[in-house]
Amino acid sequence: MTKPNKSKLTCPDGRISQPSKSVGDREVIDLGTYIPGFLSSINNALSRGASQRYRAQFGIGIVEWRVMSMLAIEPNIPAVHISDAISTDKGQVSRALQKLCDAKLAESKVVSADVRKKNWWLNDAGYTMHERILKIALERERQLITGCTPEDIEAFLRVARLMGQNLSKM
Amino acid sequence: MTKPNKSKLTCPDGRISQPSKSVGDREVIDLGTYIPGFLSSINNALSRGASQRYRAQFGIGIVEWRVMSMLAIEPNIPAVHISDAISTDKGQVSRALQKLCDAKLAESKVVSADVRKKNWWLNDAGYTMHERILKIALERERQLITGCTPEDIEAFLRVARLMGQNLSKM
DNA sequence: TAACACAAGTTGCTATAGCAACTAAATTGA
DNA sequence: TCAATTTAGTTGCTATAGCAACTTGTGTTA
Repeated sequence: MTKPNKSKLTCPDGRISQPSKSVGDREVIDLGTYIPGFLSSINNALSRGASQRYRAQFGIGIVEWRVMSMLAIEPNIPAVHISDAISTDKGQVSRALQKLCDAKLAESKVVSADVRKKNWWLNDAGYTMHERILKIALERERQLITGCTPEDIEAFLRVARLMGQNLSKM
Repeated sequence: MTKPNKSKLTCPDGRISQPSKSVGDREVIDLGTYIPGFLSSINNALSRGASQRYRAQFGIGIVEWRVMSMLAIEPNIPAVHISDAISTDKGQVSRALQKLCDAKLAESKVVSADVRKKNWWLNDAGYTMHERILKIALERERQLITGCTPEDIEAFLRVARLMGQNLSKM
């Protein structure tokens, strides 16, 4: 550590595992405790595996899956709500909805005099695929957390929720 | 929940917060407890913010920063070690090293009769930039976990490490 | 009513992530 | 010895992520 007089339990920011260490007299990242590094490698490995599997088995990518999962959570919603709910760019949502529509998995209808405003939902084929991918997605999540205690998972979720709030202020 | 007879404390996989819920008689993702969704949105927001900031302030992207941080952790290493250590594709590392070299931040030298084998390190300009970005990176990490208890952070790290191991088996 | 701001959605462009094919050099082994 | 395999690194291509400009329609207001 660069900062002096820092005991494991009384470091100024309250953390126990510090995200940096020393190499010679230089402060450097400690890859074993630096959270952004973990988040990146875990998320990338997870997304990559899911995307490959869904694409090979169902012909849609992970973006389309996320949009599809939101259409199942809240049927008959406009694109902008999907974008907000799954934290995805509205451009990506627009392209994904078009693909789902082309693949005859989702449908939409103009819901007001304003022809831009359309609500979207899954048709029967869409729900069938949703059910199949959901099984895989939940099984993958179960494998991901295998070996963790329920208490640690709860703590993980608390931290994740707080991170989401903190990020919206950064 | 679709599966019946599942109490909050005795669900078969040991989890307390379940990653799915019901809409009508269909099982759907519960965005409030589904971990891959959290990982994706948190990591994307974090990486995006870091990348924009480093690019605007220092002229390098997040890939070059990750490579640079590894060169500070372990100076005088070949590209393949960087790729392994930071879980990044060797192609990306190759391109990032070329950029750092072009920007006069890193240097390399052939270390054996095999001219392919080169070791890389940061020069003075590289270390100066590393020090400046590291300050920002650590401050961003501190902001990210503001409000979390040290115990929850430790639990988060335990879960993250286990996830890394589990992913290597998926 | 004309000018302006706003909102939904589309499209183009760049950055990040990563697979696969490739070059070139070293190693293995029949 | 020389073909096959392995290793380090480069390059091309696609998928994901997201910003920004744009279109189109709505609402607001000077």
